[in-house]
Amino acid sequence: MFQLDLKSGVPICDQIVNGFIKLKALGLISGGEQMPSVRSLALKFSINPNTVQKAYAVLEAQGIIYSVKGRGSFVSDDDRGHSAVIARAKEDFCTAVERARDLGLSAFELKEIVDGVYKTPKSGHKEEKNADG
Amino acid sequence: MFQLDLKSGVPICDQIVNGFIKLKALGLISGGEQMPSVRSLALKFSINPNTVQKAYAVLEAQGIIYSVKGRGSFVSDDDRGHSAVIARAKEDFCTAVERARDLGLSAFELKEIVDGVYKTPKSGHKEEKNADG
Amino acid sequence: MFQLDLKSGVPICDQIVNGFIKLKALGLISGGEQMPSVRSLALKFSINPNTVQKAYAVLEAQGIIYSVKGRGSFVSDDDRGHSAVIARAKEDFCTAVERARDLGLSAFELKEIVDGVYKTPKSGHKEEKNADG
Amino acid sequence: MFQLDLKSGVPICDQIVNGFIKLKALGLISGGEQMPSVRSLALKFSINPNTVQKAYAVLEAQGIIYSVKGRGSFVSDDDRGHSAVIARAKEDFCTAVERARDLGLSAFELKEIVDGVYKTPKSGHKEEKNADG
DNA sequence: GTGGTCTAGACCACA
DNA sequence: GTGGTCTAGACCACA
Repeated sequence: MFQLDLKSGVPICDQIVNGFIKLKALGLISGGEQMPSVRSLALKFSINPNTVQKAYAVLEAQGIIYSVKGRGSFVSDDDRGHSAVIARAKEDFCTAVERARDLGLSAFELKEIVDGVYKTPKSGHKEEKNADG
Repeated sequence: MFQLDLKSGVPICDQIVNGFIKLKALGLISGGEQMPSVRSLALKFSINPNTVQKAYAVLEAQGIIYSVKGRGSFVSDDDRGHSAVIARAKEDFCTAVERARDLGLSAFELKEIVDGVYKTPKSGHKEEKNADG
Repeated sequence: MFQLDLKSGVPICDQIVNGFIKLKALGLISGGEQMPSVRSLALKFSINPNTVQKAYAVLEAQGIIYSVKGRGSFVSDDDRGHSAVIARAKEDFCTAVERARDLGLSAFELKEIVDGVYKTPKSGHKEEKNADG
Repeated sequence: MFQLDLKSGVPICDQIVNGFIKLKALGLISGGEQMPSVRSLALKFSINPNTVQKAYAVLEAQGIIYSVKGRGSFVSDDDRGHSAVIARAKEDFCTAVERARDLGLSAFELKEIVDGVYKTPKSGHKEEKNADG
Protein backbone atom coordinates (compact mmCIF):
# COMPACT_ATOMS: atom_id res chain seq x y z
CA MET A 1 0.00 0.00 0.00
CA PHE A 2 0.96 3.62 0.30
CA GLN A 3 1.23 5.99 3.23
CA LEU A 4 -0.35 9.29 4.12
CA ASP A 5 1.41 12.38 5.29
CA LEU A 6 -1.16 14.23 7.35
CA LYS A 7 1.25 17.12 7.92
CA SER A 8 2.09 17.73 4.29
CA GLY A 9 -0.73 20.14 3.59
CA VAL A 10 -1.74 18.00 0.61
CA PRO A 11 -5.43 17.15 1.07
CA ILE A 12 -5.81 13.62 2.43
CA CYS A 13 -8.38 12.90 -0.24
CA ASP A 14 -5.88 13.75 -3.00
CA GLN A 15 -3.20 11.62 -1.38
CA ILE A 16 -5.53 8.63 -1.43
CA VAL A 17 -6.52 9.25 -5.05
CA ASN A 18 -2.90 9.60 -6.15
CA GLY A 19 -1.87 6.66 -4.03
CA PHE A 20 -4.16 4.30 -5.89
CA ILE A 21 -3.28 5.77 -9.28
CA LYS A 22 0.39 5.10 -8.52
CA LEU A 23 -0.40 1.57 -7.35
CA LYS A 24 -2.19 0.90 -10.61
CA ALA A 25 0.59 2.51 -12.66
CA LEU A 26 3.08 0.23 -10.91
CA GLY A 27 0.92 -2.81 -11.54
CA LEU A 28 0.49 -3.44 -7.82
CA ILE A 29 -3.26 -3.51 -8.24
CA SER A 30 -5.02 -4.56 -11.41
CA GLY A 31 -8.36 -4.89 -13.13
CA GLY A 32 -11.13 -6.67 -11.25
CA GLU A 33 -9.27 -6.64 -7.96
CA GLN A 34 -11.33 -5.57 -4.95
CA MET A 35 -10.44 -2.30 -3.25
CA PRO A 36 -10.27 -2.09 0.53
CA SER A 37 -13.67 -1.09 1.85
CA VAL A 38 -14.28 2.55 2.65
CA ARG A 39 -14.59 1.81 6.33
CA SER A 40 -11.54 -0.43 6.59
CA LEU A 41 -9.30 2.08 4.85
CA ALA A 42 -10.60 4.87 7.07
CA LEU A 43 -9.84 2.73 10.10
CA LYS A 44 -6.38 1.81 8.83
CA PHE A 45 -5.42 5.44 8.24
CA SER A 46 -7.32 6.73 11.28
CA ILE A 47 -9.26 9.17 9.13
CA ASN A 48 -12.92 9.84 8.56
CA PRO A 49 -14.79 7.43 6.26
CA ASN A 50 -16.23 10.43 4.40
CA THR A 51 -12.75 11.36 3.27
CA VAL A 52 -12.13 7.91 1.85
CA GLN A 53 -15.58 7.94 0.30
CA LYS A 54 -14.79 11.19 -1.47
CA ALA A 55 -11.52 9.80 -2.78
CA TYR A 56 -13.26 6.69 -4.10
CA ALA A 57 -15.88 8.90 -5.76
CA VAL A 58 -13.12 10.80 -7.57
CA LEU A 59 -11.46 7.55 -8.65
CA GLU A 60 -14.80 6.28 -9.91
CA ALA A 61 -15.48 9.52 -11.78
CA GLN A 62 -12.12 9.09 -13.47
CA GLY A 63 -12.95 5.53 -14.43
CA ILE A 64 -10.15 4.06 -12.34
CA ILE A 65 -12.47 2.05 -10.11
CA TYR A 66 -16.16 1.21 -9.98
CA SER A 67 -18.38 0.59 -7.01
CA VAL A 68 -21.19 -1.85 -6.44
CA LYS A 69 -23.57 -1.01 -3.63
CA GLY A 70 -23.54 -3.68 -1.01
CA ARG A 71 -20.58 -5.50 -2.52
CA GLY A 72 -17.65 -3.13 -2.57
CA SER A 73 -15.37 -1.19 -4.89
CA PHE A 74 -13.26 -2.76 -7.61
CA VAL A 75 -10.38 -1.76 -9.85
CA SER A 76 -11.71 -1.13 -13.34
CA ASP A 77 -10.81 -3.63 -16.10
CA ASP A 78 -11.02 -0.95 -18.74
CA ASP A 79 -7.89 1.20 -18.68
CA ARG A 80 -9.24 4.22 -20.53
CA GLY A 81 -9.66 6.21 -17.34
CA HIS A 82 -6.19 5.37 -16.13
CA SER A 83 -4.67 6.26 -19.49
CA ALA A 84 -6.41 9.61 -19.43
CA VAL A 85 -4.85 10.31 -16.06
CA ILE A 86 -1.41 9.42 -17.40
CA ALA A 87 -1.97 11.65 -20.42
CA ARG A 88 -2.85 14.52 -18.15
CA ALA A 89 0.27 13.83 -16.12
CA LYS A 90 2.32 14.31 -19.30
CA GLU A 91 0.60 17.60 -19.95
CA ASP A 92 1.33 18.68 -16.41
CA PHE A 93 4.98 17.79 -16.86
CA CYS A 94 5.04 19.73 -20.09
CA THR A 95 3.72 22.77 -18.24
CA ALA A 96 6.41 22.34 -15.60
CA VAL A 97 9.07 22.32 -18.32
CA GLU A 98 7.67 25.50 -19.84
CA ARG A 99 7.70 27.21 -16.50
CA ALA A 100 11.32 26.22 -15.87
CA ARG A 101 12.28 27.38 -19.36
CA ASP A 102 10.56 30.71 -18.79
CA LEU A 103 12.71 31.23 -15.71
CA GLY A 104 15.84 30.75 -17.76
CA LEU A 105 16.76 27.13 -17.00
CA SER A 106 18.36 25.31 -19.91
CA ALA A 107 17.20 22.04 -21.44
CA PHE A 108 20.51 20.57 -20.31
CA GLU A 109 19.90 21.51 -16.68
CA LEU A 110 16.41 19.99 -16.76
CA LYS A 111 17.61 16.73 -18.26
CA GLU A 112 20.27 16.55 -15.58
CA ILE A 113 17.58 16.87 -12.95
CA VAL A 114 15.56 14.15 -14.66
CA ASP A 115 18.52 11.79 -14.60
CA GLY A 116 19.21 12.69 -11.00
CA VAL A 117 15.71 11.75 -9.94
CA TYR A 118 15.71 8.47 -11.83
CA LYS A 119 19.07 7.44 -10.42
CA THR A 120 17.82 7.94 -6.88
CA PRO A 121 16.68 4.64 -5.28
CA LYS A 122 12.98 3.81 -5.23
CA SER A 123 11.51 5.89 -2.44
CA GLY A 124 11.14 9.63 -3.03
CA HIS A 125 13.44 11.08 -0.36
CA LYS A 126 11.21 13.85 0.82
CA GLU A 127 7.62 12.83 0.27
CA GLU A 128 5.13 10.82 2.22
CA LYS A 129 6.90 10.02 5.43
CA ASN A 130 4.34 8.44 7.68
CA ALA A 131 0.72 8.53 8.77
CA ASP A 132 0.61 10.04 12.19
CA GLY A 133 -2.91 10.06 13.56
CA MET B 1 2.92 42.08 -19.37
CA PHE B 2 1.45 38.72 -18.36
CA GLN B 3 -2.07 37.43 -18.03
CA LEU B 4 -4.12 35.88 -15.25
CA ASP B 5 -6.10 32.68 -15.49
CA LEU B 6 -8.78 32.86 -12.87
CA LYS B 7 -10.01 29.38 -13.72
CA SER B 8 -6.69 27.66 -13.14
CA GLY B 9 -7.17 27.28 -9.41
CA VAL B 10 -3.78 28.91 -8.85
CA PRO B 11 -4.18 31.74 -6.32
CA ILE B 12 -4.26 35.10 -8.06
CA CYS B 13 -1.57 36.40 -5.74
CA ASP B 14 0.80 33.61 -6.79
CA GLN B 15 0.10 34.26 -10.44
CA ILE B 16 1.11 37.89 -10.04
CA VAL B 17 4.26 36.99 -8.15
CA ASN B 18 5.25 34.41 -10.76
CA GLY B 19 4.33 36.75 -13.57
CA PHE B 20 6.81 39.40 -12.46
CA ILE B 21 9.49 36.83 -11.72
CA LYS B 22 9.11 35.56 -15.27
CA LEU B 23 9.23 39.10 -16.70
CA LYS B 24 12.45 39.78 -14.83
CA ALA B 25 13.95 36.42 -15.83
CA LEU B 26 13.19 37.22 -19.45
CA GLY B 27 14.69 40.68 -19.10
CA LEU B 28 11.41 42.36 -19.98
CA ILE B 29 11.71 44.44 -16.83
CA SER B 30 15.02 45.41 -15.31
CA GLY B 31 16.72 46.98 -12.31
CA GLY B 32 15.46 50.40 -11.27
CA GLU B 33 12.38 50.24 -13.46
CA GLN B 34 9.18 51.35 -11.75
CA MET B 35 6.50 48.76 -11.10
CA PRO B 36 2.88 49.57 -11.97
CA SER B 37 1.05 50.97 -8.96
CA VAL B 38 -1.02 48.62 -6.86
CA ARG B 39 -4.19 50.43 -7.81
CA SER B 40 -3.54 50.49 -11.53
CA LEU B 41 -2.70 46.80 -11.65
CA ALA B 42 -5.79 45.92 -9.61
CA LEU B 43 -7.88 47.98 -11.98
CA LYS B 44 -6.30 46.45 -15.05
CA PHE B 45 -6.96 42.89 -13.88
CA SER B 46 -10.28 43.72 -12.20
CA ILE B 47 -9.10 42.18 -8.97
CA ASN B 48 -8.90 43.26 -5.37
CA PRO B 49 -6.10 45.78 -4.61
CA ASN B 50 -5.34 43.81 -1.45
CA THR B 51 -4.36 40.87 -3.62
CA VAL B 52 -1.89 42.99 -5.60
CA GLN B 53 -0.58 44.47 -2.38
CA LYS B 54 0.06 41.01 -1.03
CA ALA B 55 1.86 39.95 -4.22
CA TYR B 56 4.12 43.01 -4.05
CA ALA B 57 4.89 42.21 -0.43
CA VAL B 58 5.97 38.70 -1.40
CA LEU B 59 8.13 40.06 -4.25
CA GLU B 60 9.72 42.51 -1.87
CA ALA B 61 10.36 39.82 0.73
CA GLN B 62 12.15 37.79 -1.96
CA GLY B 63 14.25 40.80 -2.94
CA ILE B 64 12.79 40.95 -6.45
CA ILE B 65 11.46 44.47 -5.96
CA TYR B 66 11.76 47.19 -3.34
CA SER B 67 9.37 49.96 -2.38
CA VAL B 68 10.04 53.62 -1.64
CA LYS B 69 7.59 55.31 0.65
CA GLY B 70 5.49 57.77 -1.26
CA ARG B 71 7.04 56.97 -4.62
CA GLY B 72 6.09 53.39 -5.38
CA SER B 73 7.75 50.04 -6.04
CA PHE B 74 10.81 49.41 -8.20
CA VAL B 75 12.52 46.41 -9.73
CA SER B 76 15.54 45.46 -7.68
CA ASP B 77 19.02 45.89 -9.24
CA ASP B 78 20.89 43.14 -7.50
CA ASP B 79 20.18 39.46 -7.92
CA ARG B 80 19.82 38.54 -4.30
CA GLY B 81 16.32 37.23 -4.84
CA HIS B 82 16.74 35.96 -8.30
CA SER B 83 19.08 33.08 -7.49
CA ALA B 84 16.75 31.94 -4.73
CA VAL B 85 13.94 31.94 -7.26
CA ILE B 86 16.00 29.79 -9.63
CA ALA B 87 16.74 27.37 -6.82
CA ARG B 88 13.07 27.05 -6.04
CA ALA B 89 12.26 26.61 -9.72
CA LYS B 90 14.65 23.66 -9.79
CA GLU B 91 12.99 22.14 -6.75
CA ASP B 92 9.58 22.57 -8.33
CA PHE B 93 10.78 20.90 -11.49
CA CYS B 94 12.31 18.09 -9.45
CA THR B 95 8.94 17.50 -7.80
CA ALA B 96 7.27 17.40 -11.21
CA VAL B 97 9.76 14.77 -12.35
CA GLU B 98 9.13 12.65 -9.28
CA ARG B 99 5.42 12.80 -9.81
CA ALA B 100 5.77 11.74 -13.44
CA ARG B 101 8.13 8.94 -12.47
CA ASP B 102 5.68 7.69 -9.84
CA LEU B 103 3.06 7.36 -12.55
CA GLY B 104 5.34 5.15 -14.57
CA LEU B 105 6.75 7.60 -17.13
CA SER B 106 10.34 6.82 -18.16
CA ALA B 107 13.30 9.19 -18.02
CA PHE B 108 13.46 8.90 -21.79
CA GLU B 109 9.88 10.09 -22.23
CA LEU B 110 10.46 13.04 -19.95
CA LYS B 111 13.61 14.11 -21.75
CA GLU B 112 11.75 13.87 -25.03
CA ILE B 113 9.14 16.24 -23.64
CA VAL B 114 11.88 18.60 -22.47
CA ASP B 115 13.42 18.66 -25.94
CA GLY B 116 10.01 19.13 -27.51
CA VAL B 117 9.30 22.20 -25.40
CA TYR B 118 12.70 23.78 -26.07
CA LYS B 119 12.45 23.21 -29.81
CA THR B 120 9.13 24.99 -29.91
CA PRO B 121 9.52 28.75 -30.61
CA LYS B 122 8.97 31.20 -27.78
CA SER B 123 5.19 31.07 -27.74
CA GLY B 124 4.77 28.25 -25.26
CA HIS B 125 1.91 30.32 -23.86
CA LYS B 126 -0.92 28.05 -24.90
CA GLU B 127 -2.33 28.35 -21.39
CA GLU B 128 -3.32 31.32 -19.30
CA LYS B 129 -6.06 32.75 -21.45
CA ASN B 130 -7.44 35.93 -19.97
CA ALA B 131 -8.70 37.59 -16.87
CA ASP B 132 -12.48 37.75 -17.11
CA GLY B 133 -14.00 39.01 -13.94
CA MET C 1 -30.32 -15.61 -20.95
CA PHE C 2 -29.29 -12.09 -20.09
CA GLN C 3 -26.18 -10.61 -18.53
CA LEU C 4 -25.50 -8.46 -15.51
CA ASP C 5 -23.46 -5.28 -15.51
CA LEU C 6 -22.17 -4.86 -12.00
CA LYS C 7 -20.54 -1.57 -12.93
CA SER C 8 -23.70 0.10 -14.15
CA GLY C 9 -24.84 1.21 -10.74
CA VAL C 10 -28.23 -0.39 -11.39
CA PRO C 11 -29.09 -2.65 -8.45
CA ILE C 12 -28.44 -6.29 -9.29
CA CYS C 13 -31.93 -7.21 -8.15
CA ASP C 14 -33.47 -4.77 -10.65
CA GLN C 15 -31.28 -6.10 -13.43
CA ILE C 16 -32.55 -9.62 -12.80
CA VAL C 17 -36.17 -8.48 -12.69
CA ASN C 18 -35.77 -6.52 -15.92
CA GLY C 19 -33.85 -9.34 -17.52
CA PHE C 20 -36.70 -11.81 -17.11
CA ILE C 21 -39.30 -9.25 -18.13
CA LYS C 22 -37.35 -8.71 -21.33
CA LEU C 23 -37.02 -12.46 -21.95
CA LYS C 24 -40.76 -12.88 -21.59
CA ALA C 25 -41.50 -9.86 -23.77
CA LEU C 26 -39.28 -11.32 -26.47
CA GLY C 27 -40.96 -14.70 -26.18
CA LEU C 28 -37.71 -16.38 -25.15
CA ILE C 29 -39.44 -17.81 -22.12
CA SER C 30 -43.14 -18.59 -22.02
CA GLY C 31 -46.05 -19.60 -19.83
CA GLY C 32 -45.53 -22.69 -17.70
CA GLU C 33 -41.81 -22.84 -18.30
CA GLN C 34 -39.74 -23.44 -15.19
CA MET C 35 -37.49 -20.70 -13.93
CA PRO C 36 -33.90 -21.49 -12.97
CA SER C 37 -33.64 -22.22 -9.26
CA VAL C 38 -32.57 -19.42 -6.99
CA ARG C 39 -29.39 -21.26 -6.07
CA SER C 40 -28.36 -22.06 -9.63
CA LEU C 41 -28.88 -18.51 -10.81
CA ALA C 42 -26.95 -17.11 -7.86
CA LEU C 43 -24.13 -19.50 -8.61
CA LYS C 44 -24.15 -18.70 -12.31
CA PHE C 45 -23.89 -14.96 -11.69
CA SER C 46 -21.67 -15.28 -8.62
CA ILE C 47 -24.07 -13.20 -6.59
CA ASN C 48 -25.86 -13.54 -3.30
CA PRO C 49 -28.85 -15.97 -3.35
CA ASN C 50 -30.79 -13.45 -1.30
CA THR C 51 -30.58 -11.06 -4.21
CA VAL C 52 -32.05 -13.61 -6.61
CA GLN C 53 -34.69 -14.49 -4.06
CA LYS C 54 -35.69 -10.84 -3.82
CA ALA C 55 -35.86 -10.50 -7.60
CA TYR C 56 -38.13 -13.54 -7.85
CA ALA C 57 -40.36 -12.08 -5.16
CA VAL C 58 -40.71 -8.89 -7.18
CA LEU C 59 -41.48 -10.86 -10.34
CA GLU C 60 -44.09 -12.87 -8.49
CA ALA C 61 -45.65 -9.74 -7.00
CA GLN C 62 -45.99 -8.38 -10.54
CA GLY C 63 -47.59 -11.59 -11.72
CA ILE C 64 -44.78 -12.37 -14.13
CA ILE C 65 -43.96 -15.66 -12.44
CA TYR C 66 -45.52 -17.84 -9.73
CA SER C 67 -43.94 -20.26 -7.31
CA VAL C 68 -45.07 -23.70 -6.25
CA LYS C 69 -43.95 -24.83 -2.83
CA GLY C 70 -41.36 -27.54 -3.09
CA ARG C 71 -41.25 -27.49 -6.89
CA GLY C 72 -39.85 -24.09 -7.86
CA SER C 73 -40.90 -21.01 -9.80
CA PHE C 74 -42.65 -20.92 -13.16
CA VAL C 75 -43.37 -18.34 -15.83
CA SER C 76 -46.94 -17.14 -15.55
CA ASP C 77 -49.38 -18.00 -18.35
CA ASP C 78 -51.68 -15.05 -18.16
CA ASP C 79 -50.69 -11.51 -18.95
CA ARG C 80 -51.88 -9.90 -15.75
CA GLY C 81 -48.44 -8.59 -14.94
CA HIS C 82 -47.25 -8.06 -18.43
CA SER C 83 -49.58 -5.21 -19.31
CA ALA C 84 -48.60 -3.44 -16.10
CA VAL C 85 -44.98 -3.82 -17.10
CA ILE C 86 -45.70 -2.29 -20.51
CA ALA C 87 -47.47 0.61 -18.83
CA ARG C 88 -44.50 1.24 -16.62
CA ALA C 89 -42.15 0.97 -19.58
CA LYS C 90 -44.13 3.74 -21.27
CA GLU C 91 -43.90 5.89 -18.16
CA ASP C 92 -40.16 5.32 -17.97
CA PHE C 93 -39.78 6.27 -21.60
CA CYS C 94 -41.91 9.35 -21.03
CA THR C 95 -39.57 10.40 -18.22
CA ALA C 96 -36.59 9.91 -20.52
CA VAL C 97 -38.22 12.14 -23.12
CA GLU C 98 -38.90 14.85 -20.57
CA ARG C 99 -35.33 14.78 -19.38
CA ALA C 100 -34.02 15.08 -22.93
CA ARG C 101 -36.44 17.91 -23.65
CA ASP C 102 -35.33 19.75 -20.51
CA LEU C 103 -31.77 19.66 -21.81
CA GLY C 104 -32.82 21.34 -25.00
CA LEU C 105 -33.10 18.37 -27.39
CA SER C 106 -35.82 18.78 -30.02
CA ALA C 107 -38.65 16.35 -30.73
CA PHE C 108 -37.14 15.91 -34.17
CA GLU C 109 -33.79 14.82 -32.76
CA LEU C 110 -35.44 12.32 -30.43
CA LYS C 111 -37.54 10.80 -33.18
CA GLU C 112 -34.43 10.46 -35.29
CA ILE C 113 -32.78 8.53 -32.47
CA VAL C 114 -35.87 6.33 -32.19
CA ASP C 115 -35.73 5.53 -35.89
CA GLY C 116 -32.01 4.90 -35.68
CA VAL C 117 -32.43 2.34 -32.92
CA TYR C 118 -35.27 0.52 -34.68
CA LYS C 119 -33.39 0.34 -37.97
CA THR C 120 -30.45 -1.29 -36.23
CA PRO C 121 -30.64 -5.13 -36.31
CA LYS C 122 -31.54 -6.98 -33.12
CA SER C 123 -28.20 -6.69 -31.43
CA GLY C 124 -28.80 -3.42 -29.63
CA HIS C 125 -26.97 -5.04 -26.73
CA LYS C 126 -23.89 -2.91 -26.85
CA GLU C 127 -24.22 -2.43 -23.12
CA GLU C 128 -24.32 -4.90 -20.27
CA LYS C 129 -20.95 -6.49 -20.75
CA ASN C 130 -20.45 -9.25 -18.26
CA ALA C 131 -20.73 -10.24 -14.67
CA ASP C 132 -17.23 -10.29 -13.26
CA GLY C 133 -17.25 -10.87 -9.56
CA MET D 1 -34.15 29.42 -10.76
CA PHE D 2 -35.31 25.86 -10.19
CA GLN D 3 -36.89 24.09 -7.28
CA LEU D 4 -36.00 21.10 -5.18
CA ASP D 5 -38.24 18.21 -4.29
CA LEU D 6 -36.87 16.91 -1.03
CA LYS D 7 -39.41 14.09 -0.97
CA SER D 8 -38.62 12.74 -4.42
CA GLY D 9 -35.88 10.38 -3.36
CA VAL D 10 -33.62 11.95 -5.98
CA PRO D 11 -30.44 13.05 -4.18
CA ILE D 12 -30.53 16.78 -3.50
CA CYS D 13 -27.04 17.11 -4.90
CA ASP D 14 -28.16 15.61 -8.23
CA GLN D 15 -31.18 17.88 -8.36
CA ILE D 16 -28.92 20.91 -8.00
CA VAL D 17 -26.50 19.65 -10.65
CA ASN D 18 -29.32 18.92 -13.10
CA GLY D 19 -31.03 22.17 -12.25
CA PHE D 20 -28.07 24.25 -13.36
CA ILE D 21 -27.46 22.10 -16.44
CA LYS D 22 -31.06 22.74 -17.47
CA LEU D 23 -30.71 26.45 -16.80
CA LYS D 24 -27.66 26.57 -19.03
CA ALA D 25 -29.35 24.47 -21.72
CA LEU D 26 -32.25 26.90 -21.69
CA GLY D 27 -29.90 29.87 -21.88
CA LEU D 28 -31.11 31.23 -18.56
CA ILE D 29 -27.52 31.38 -17.33
CA SER D 30 -24.54 31.91 -19.57
CA GLY D 31 -20.78 32.06 -19.74
CA GLY D 32 -19.02 34.28 -17.22
CA GLU D 33 -22.10 34.80 -15.11
CA GLN D 34 -21.59 34.42 -11.37
CA MET D 35 -23.24 31.51 -9.63
CA PRO D 36 -25.02 32.02 -6.32
CA SER D 37 -22.56 31.44 -3.50
CA VAL D 38 -22.52 28.05 -1.84
CA ARG D 39 -23.77 29.52 1.40
CA SER D 40 -26.54 31.62 -0.10
CA LEU D 41 -27.93 28.72 -2.11
CA ALA D 42 -27.82 26.47 0.95
CA LEU D 43 -29.71 29.12 2.88
CA LYS D 44 -32.26 29.61 0.11
CA PHE D 45 -33.02 25.90 -0.11
CA SER D 46 -32.63 25.31 3.63
CA ILE D 47 -30.09 22.59 3.04
CA ASN D 48 -26.56 21.98 4.21
CA PRO D 49 -23.79 24.00 2.53
CA ASN D 50 -21.83 20.77 2.07
CA THR D 51 -24.52 19.47 -0.22
CA VAL D 52 -24.34 22.56 -2.42
CA GLN D 53 -20.56 22.38 -2.30
CA LYS D 54 -20.65 18.81 -3.57
CA ALA D 55 -22.99 19.78 -6.40
CA TYR D 56 -20.71 22.65 -7.41
CA ALA D 57 -17.73 20.30 -7.34
CA VAL D 58 -19.53 17.97 -9.76
CA LEU D 59 -20.43 20.86 -12.05
CA GLU D 60 -16.83 22.01 -11.97
CA ALA D 61 -15.54 18.49 -12.70
CA GLN D 62 -17.83 18.44 -15.73
CA GLY D 63 -16.51 21.79 -16.89
CA ILE D 64 -19.88 23.50 -16.55
CA ILE D 65 -18.67 26.02 -13.98
CA TYR D 66 -15.36 27.02 -12.44
CA SER D 67 -14.59 28.32 -8.98
CA VAL D 68 -12.19 30.96 -7.78
CA LYS D 69 -11.29 30.77 -4.10
CA GLY D 70 -12.33 33.90 -2.33
CA ARG D 71 -14.26 35.25 -5.28
CA GLY D 72 -16.97 32.76 -6.09
CA SER D 73 -18.13 30.34 -8.75
CA PHE D 74 -18.81 31.25 -12.35
CA VAL D 75 -20.49 29.71 -15.37
CA SER D 76 -17.82 28.49 -17.76
CA ASP D 77 -17.33 30.35 -21.05
CA ASP D 78 -16.12 27.24 -22.77
CA ASP D 79 -19.06 24.98 -23.65
CA ARG D 80 -17.15 21.73 -24.12
CA GLY D 81 -18.24 20.42 -20.74
CA HIS D 82 -21.86 21.32 -21.32
CA SER D 83 -21.80 19.74 -24.77
CA ALA D 84 -20.40 16.55 -23.32
CA VAL D 85 -23.30 16.44 -20.88
CA ILE D 86 -25.76 16.91 -23.74
CA ALA D 87 -24.03 14.15 -25.71
CA ARG D 88 -24.36 11.82 -22.77
CA ALA D 89 -28.02 12.76 -22.49
CA LYS D 90 -28.49 11.57 -26.08
CA GLU D 91 -26.80 8.30 -25.25
CA ASP D 92 -29.05 7.90 -22.25
CA PHE D 93 -32.09 8.53 -24.41
CA CYS D 94 -30.83 6.00 -26.89
CA THR D 95 -30.59 3.43 -24.10
CA ALA D 96 -34.14 4.25 -23.04
CA VAL D 97 -35.34 3.63 -26.59
CA GLU D 98 -33.57 0.27 -26.69
CA ARG D 99 -35.13 -0.75 -23.44
CA ALA D 100 -38.60 0.19 -24.67
CA ARG D 101 -38.02 -1.67 -27.92
CA ASP D 102 -36.86 -4.76 -26.03
CA LEU D 103 -40.16 -4.75 -24.15
CA GLY D 104 -42.05 -4.81 -27.40
CA LEU D 105 -43.04 -1.17 -27.84
CA SER D 106 -43.12 -0.02 -31.46
CA ALA D 107 -41.26 2.92 -32.93
CA PHE D 108 -44.66 4.44 -33.68
CA GLU D 109 -45.74 4.27 -30.04
CA LEU D 110 -42.50 5.88 -28.89
CA LYS D 111 -42.76 8.72 -31.37
CA GLU D 112 -46.32 9.32 -30.21
CA ILE D 113 -45.07 9.63 -26.66
CA VAL D 114 -42.36 12.06 -27.81
CA ASP D 115 -44.94 14.24 -29.52
CA GLY D 116 -47.18 14.04 -26.48
CA VAL D 117 -44.45 15.31 -24.18
CA TYR D 118 -43.49 18.16 -26.49
CA LYS D 119 -47.08 19.29 -26.90
CA THR D 120 -47.50 19.53 -23.15
CA PRO D 121 -46.99 23.10 -21.84
CA LYS D 122 -43.65 24.05 -20.31
CA SER D 123 -43.66 22.61 -16.79
CA GLY D 124 -43.24 18.86 -16.40
CA HIS D 125 -46.50 17.89 -14.69
CA LYS D 126 -45.09 15.52 -12.17
CA GLU D 127 -41.58 16.59 -11.32
CA GLU D 128 -40.07 19.01 -8.89
CA LYS D 129 -43.00 20.43 -7.02
CA ASN D 130 -41.62 22.49 -4.19
CA ALA D 131 -38.89 22.78 -1.62
CA ASP D 132 -40.40 21.96 1.74
CA GLY D 133 -37.87 22.36 4.48
C1' DG E 1 -21.42 -6.48 5.89
C1' DT E 2 -21.07 -2.89 1.54
C1' DG E 3 -21.31 1.95 -0.70
C1' DG E 4 -23.99 6.58 -0.77
C1' DT E 5 -26.15 10.79 1.06
C1' DC E 6 -26.87 14.21 4.23
C1' DT E 7 -26.52 17.27 8.33
C1' DA E 8 -23.86 19.97 11.69
C1' DG E 9 -20.18 22.33 12.59
C1' DA E 10 -15.07 23.39 12.69
C1' DC E 11 -11.23 25.32 10.34
C1' DC E 12 -8.37 26.82 6.43
C1' DA E 13 -6.67 29.79 2.42
C1' DC E 14 -7.81 33.48 -0.32
C1' DA E 15 -9.79 38.21 -1.80
C1' DG F 1 -17.04 37.83 2.32
C1' DT F 2 -15.66 33.45 -0.98
C1' DG F 3 -14.71 28.29 -1.91
C1' DG F 4 -12.45 23.86 0.06
C1' DT F 5 -11.45 20.17 3.41
C1' DC F 6 -12.29 17.47 7.18
C1' DT F 7 -14.47 15.22 11.27
C1' DA F 8 -18.40 13.12 13.63
C1' DG F 9 -22.24 10.81 13.30
C1' DA F 10 -26.94 9.57 11.43
C1' DC F 11 -29.50 7.08 8.10
C1' DC F 12 -30.49 4.76 3.71
C1' DA F 13 -30.48 0.99 0.04
C1' DC F 14 -28.45 -3.09 -1.22
C1' DA F 15 -26.25 -7.94 -0.78
